[in-house]
Amino acid sequence: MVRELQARRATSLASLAAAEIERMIIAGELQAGDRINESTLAQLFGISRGPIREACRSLEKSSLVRVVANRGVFVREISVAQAAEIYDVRAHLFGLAGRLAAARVTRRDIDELLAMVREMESARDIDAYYPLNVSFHSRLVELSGNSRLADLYKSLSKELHLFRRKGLVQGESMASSNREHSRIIEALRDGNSQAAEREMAGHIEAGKERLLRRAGDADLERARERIRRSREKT
Amino acid sequence: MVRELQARRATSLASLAAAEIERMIIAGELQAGDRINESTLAQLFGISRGPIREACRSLEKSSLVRVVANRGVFVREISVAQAAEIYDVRAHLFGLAGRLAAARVTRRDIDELLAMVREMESARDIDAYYPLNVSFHSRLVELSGNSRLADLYKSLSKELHLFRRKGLVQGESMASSNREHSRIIEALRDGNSQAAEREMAGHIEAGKERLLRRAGDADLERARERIRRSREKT
DNA sequence: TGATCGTCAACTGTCAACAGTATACGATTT
DNA sequence: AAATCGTATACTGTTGACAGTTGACGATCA
Repeated sequence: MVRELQARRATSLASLAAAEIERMIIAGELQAGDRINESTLAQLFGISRGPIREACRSLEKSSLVRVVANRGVFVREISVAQAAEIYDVRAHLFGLAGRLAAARVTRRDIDELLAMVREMESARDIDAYYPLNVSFHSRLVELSGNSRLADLYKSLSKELHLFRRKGLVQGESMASSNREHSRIIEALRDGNSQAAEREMAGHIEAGKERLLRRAGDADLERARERIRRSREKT
Repeated sequence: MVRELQARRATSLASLAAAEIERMIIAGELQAGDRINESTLAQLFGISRGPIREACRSLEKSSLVRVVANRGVFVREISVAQAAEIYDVRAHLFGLAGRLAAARVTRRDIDELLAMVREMESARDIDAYYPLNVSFHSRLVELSGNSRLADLYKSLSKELHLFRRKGLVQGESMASSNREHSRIIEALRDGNSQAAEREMAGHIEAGKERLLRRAGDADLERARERIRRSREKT
């Protein structure tokens, strides 16, 4: 009893399950295209299927999984074209956040952002860099003062995490990214809405370009592979 | 049996329930702040609570309801400030749609849009006008070619429907709205991305301004009412 | 009379069993 | 041997029952 009071669930089983499934997807334990078996997961978590179902439907709304009637839920597969669409929307929203934030930021906010960038600059590998980068972006959109905007931006970003596992998103050159971050902070500090909007939208668009370049390279690589194999046949 | 095959559910009970609950909210049969009783609704629809729960969780993701743990789900109450936030995001997204659409529209698309505007111009009352207007906006965002963008825009618009019932959104002057529509089509026809973005974002921002003016008037009215009453007391 | 505490009813959260459906596999036919 | 059909199976969709929580009401006490 005391145990239960202490270990009291702050949240429902459904939300815990949703969080865990989301983690499994982001971490790659569940791969794109995989089917999620309700009963199996229920057994694994030691709960019944109800909360698992609820969790999956919730993840569907954030586009992490696809639900097919009478067939089950599948970890979403996301094409380069779809990712590009998301990038466009995300870039535009990030731009709006910049425009709004430029008119609102305080000296204290700027100092905080600068500290975050310094920390990022000292990050040696991508694994240390990435979470810092996510926090930095979150902070930026929150500074817009528009919570709906911030939520949407974060949701789109999370969706793109699905792509990280393809190795297409990660490894973006940290140096150029950091330069862009500094320019963003400058624009915000100056209260220059136009510049902030341009810099922030451009920052995400640069990410999109990196993705497309890599995807193109990957296509090229696959094409080369096909040619190589067809030659081996003859 | 034959009956069942004929009346075969194209969709799950949950999605049917979600659609019906959404309709009830938009129609005002469920008012903002109302609690949605799962058992009552289940009985009303003649199904069990499971699908109702699923439906409510789904509506939560589109922000039509708020779920409070162990208390139930409530039809969302939306403040003027929140509505203004949504308008800002929506306006910006509509602008992006315009920019993208300007580079893609065909002659046929333009003709279709023109026909829609003509139909709107001939609409006499707001009840005939409103659904046409919704379709027109949908068509516009779809012409962007970015399905994610279109979905987000529609979702935000639906959220603002919650506000219609307050009488703050409806009754926007149809004439000026139609003038703006025509300017949008012109920009698209000319393939002028900049103008299309500006006109389309501006169109929604005008809607926001109308809302704020009305909300201000309503505030003023309430203030006057308070003064009147306090005078009666003395 | 007012405040506090315990009880209660109504509801949500969870579960396990049942019903229905889509796929896979093997039997049957040509 | 190939194609088709039927059957089996493993899953999802749905249900009704149970457990746990919350807010309200009334009893108790200062």
